Amino acid sequence: MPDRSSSAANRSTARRTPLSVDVVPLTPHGRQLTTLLVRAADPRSRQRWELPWDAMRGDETLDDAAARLVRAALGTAPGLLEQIAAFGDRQRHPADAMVSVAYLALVAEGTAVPIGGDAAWFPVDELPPISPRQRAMVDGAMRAVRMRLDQSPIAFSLLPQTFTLSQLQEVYELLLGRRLHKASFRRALHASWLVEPTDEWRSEGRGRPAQLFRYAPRKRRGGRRGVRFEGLGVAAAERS
Amino acid sequence: MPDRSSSAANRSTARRTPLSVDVVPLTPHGRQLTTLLVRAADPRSRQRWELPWDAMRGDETLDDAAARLVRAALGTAPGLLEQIAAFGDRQRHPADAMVSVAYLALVAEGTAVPIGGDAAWFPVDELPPISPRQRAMVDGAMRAVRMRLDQSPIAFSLLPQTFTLSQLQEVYELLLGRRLHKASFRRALHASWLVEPTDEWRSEGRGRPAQLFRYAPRKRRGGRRGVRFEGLGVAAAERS
DNA sequence: TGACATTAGTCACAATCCGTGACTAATTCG
DNA sequence: CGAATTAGTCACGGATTGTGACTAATGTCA
Repeated sequence: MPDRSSSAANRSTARRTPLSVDVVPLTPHGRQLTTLLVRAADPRSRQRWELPWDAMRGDETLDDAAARLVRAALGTAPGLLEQIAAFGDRQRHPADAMVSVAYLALVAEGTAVPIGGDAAWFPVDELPPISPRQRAMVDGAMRAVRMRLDQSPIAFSLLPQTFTLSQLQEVYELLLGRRLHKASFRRALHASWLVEPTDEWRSEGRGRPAQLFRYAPRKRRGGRRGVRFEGLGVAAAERS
Repeated sequence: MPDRSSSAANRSTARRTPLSVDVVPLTPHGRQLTTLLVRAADPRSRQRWELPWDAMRGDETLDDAAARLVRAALGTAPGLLEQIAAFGDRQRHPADAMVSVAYLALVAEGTAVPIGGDAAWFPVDELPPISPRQRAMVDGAMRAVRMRLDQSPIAFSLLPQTFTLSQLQEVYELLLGRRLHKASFRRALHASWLVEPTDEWRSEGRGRPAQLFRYAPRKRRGGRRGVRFEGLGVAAAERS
């Protein structure tokens, strides 16, 4: 979020920021995906929640600004920081910016603890009222996460260095919004050479201890497959 | 491209545009994908090529500005117009814009004919020198096209209303950069309910005439499949 | 006119992939 | 100890898919 010195001052002098950079931090929290909201820096609306945002400074790049915002809000570097899109419609935004560039920041569960009561994690489907443009950013972030799930090692950015396969499966189920079959999941995972076992085991309360794995992608051989048209077209009614 | 009245004037008065909107128009041209470049509007560098771009005007949205640019450059509406990303590093850009928002415009082959010698289609892998940021936009457009190929009906935007299945397959081969097997391609296509046959046939010179199809996605039923890890990880050396 | 080249379109087989239920293994709790 | 709980594996059958060979319809050219 904008720290007190710069952009908040700009706003209070009624200068409209032409361009803002906004971050959507995401982390799993139990069985829900949550995003970080902070109290508005503007003293006139301190009871409102908003995504961390600020104007660009000096000769910063967009990526620089996004990284700075995450550092300021979380105190730590994210597992993955990626641009989502630029939002340039007329929806309201805390900065009244003409254009806002949104970033997605993925953080492992439990790594980042917001300091004090000025920030809190909210489940993405139970957000308090925020500005329409930032609301669209959260939706866009969710869409981006789902679309890139099989192109980018997103799931591993939401987990600690080492994890159990059940944890990994839970993250996939969280992001996809549906249950997966254990045997299929593991068969596909082993075929992909994405993880390697460590020699540690974790006993998580009751039940058999689980082996810990780490993300370690290896070269995979195998011919390219044909075209998949499955993502196109109109999906029929989902069966429960 | 910026028409003479507005942005060129801005630039000649040495005002740095903070934000530009740039378009990457793509169309197949024979066996190659081509992009449209125009002569620089700036009278001091009229021999340079650039992607169509301009600053935002009045209370235009980003999408408005992109649509206006395409209309000005092609004289027609594109089959698909989609934002790629915002470019905000320090690479040089014709406008010296701090941030440039790039759009992808897909046009059916042969639809749009640039008027006069101020615009021309260039194969994307044989571009003349253009500014580094616009060069990155073209690369980004290609990546975006390939990534969204199975999420968005991109291939159909590059074809006329009706087309033969061989034409469709050629577009897929062009975008994927590899050959596909005819029987597999058609089997998958029929299973996806994306196209429907018309009662027209086209005889394209020699060989058996081909039936014409149109894009007409239908509701598809079928349970969701498991997770695919194939897009992740490091691909082994391609075999020729 | 009739072989041949060329492009469209289909078929069927084998190999692989994948959903699924049932199974074994290792631990905690009472 | 036995029930409950979680981890991990196996194997069957059906679905998917790579592939080569086939038929069909046209133009070309001797």
